[in-house]
Amino acid sequence: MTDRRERSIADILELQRTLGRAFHAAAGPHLLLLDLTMAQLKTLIVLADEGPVSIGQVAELLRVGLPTASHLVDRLVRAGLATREEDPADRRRTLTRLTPAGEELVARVRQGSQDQWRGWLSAMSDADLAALTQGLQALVQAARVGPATPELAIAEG
Amino acid sequence: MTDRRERSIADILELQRTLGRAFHAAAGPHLLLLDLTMAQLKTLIVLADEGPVSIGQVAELLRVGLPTASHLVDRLVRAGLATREEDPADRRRTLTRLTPAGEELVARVRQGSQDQWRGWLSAMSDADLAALTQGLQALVQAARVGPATPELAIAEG
DNA sequence: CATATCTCAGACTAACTGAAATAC
DNA sequence: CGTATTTCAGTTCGTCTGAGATAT
Repeated sequence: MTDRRERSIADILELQRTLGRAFHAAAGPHLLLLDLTMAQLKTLIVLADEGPVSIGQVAELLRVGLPTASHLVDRLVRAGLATREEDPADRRRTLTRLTPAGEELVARVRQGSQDQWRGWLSAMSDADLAALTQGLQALVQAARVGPATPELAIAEG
Repeated sequence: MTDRRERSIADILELQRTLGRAFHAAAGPHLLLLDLTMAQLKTLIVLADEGPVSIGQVAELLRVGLPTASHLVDRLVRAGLATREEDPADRRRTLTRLTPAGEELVARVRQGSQDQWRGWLSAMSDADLAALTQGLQALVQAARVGPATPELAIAEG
């Protein structure tokens, strides 16, 4: 790797830290207003990242017992952040997934509101917008390849 | 605003959502392993965003009583995430600030690990790196100028 | 009968408050 | 004396578990 690339990468890491603080000028208040317990937030995160899951999977991912997992999901359902539905393949199972409200809440806690971003982007020049698009597309591609990709381990059969 | 710009912005918002999910492939596990209560995490966030603050300020920002604020800071200090020091200007006051461990924890919860980012960036071409740098610099500038503040109520109890 | 989930009863802990104590 | 913080006593609520009920 050239010095030039290393400097570029260091620059971006610095930009990323700066952006992180800026995000949180937006996302921080959201987190502070959030009226969920940590166990409920973790459940929300699991549902957001693992898609529709059974109670047993929630219990395993959070490392808690079945009754606790059932209870935590129940609280999210009551809050309108998740829904329960029968697993059509095995009607003993209950599949839980986030509602749109739940999805949006996770997105806001993670990255701040979309309106906030839209405001920032609107202030940018056409050239900067184009550059950001190119750079982010490449970054997304790199992020897609880099981490382990369960989508590629196909269960075809 | 032209259609072209609007489409660009919509593209970036979509990229941002995708990136958010990718970040969380890195940051999510950190959050799930986090052994703090929500009140403690909120206190950590306040300390990260507002710099060294007095107990009274913590109480005001979190909208809790003085004893509660004192107690929450105490738990972070015991966890090695924050320190207390006398305010040299008024020795009745206690100023609390994050330790390096506390700063790093907040950074990880917010954006995932720096190593993760470095790996992604290393996989990008020179041209994409340059574009990302330009785009992020402009975004940081826009975020610095216009920190609009959305006001939204969230969730249940 | 085995499995998946839910209900119930109870233990434990953190959050929070007001009142009083301490330090400046 | 007034202000900032801590300590104390006590209430409330969420988490978590094991045992048992219910449904597939």
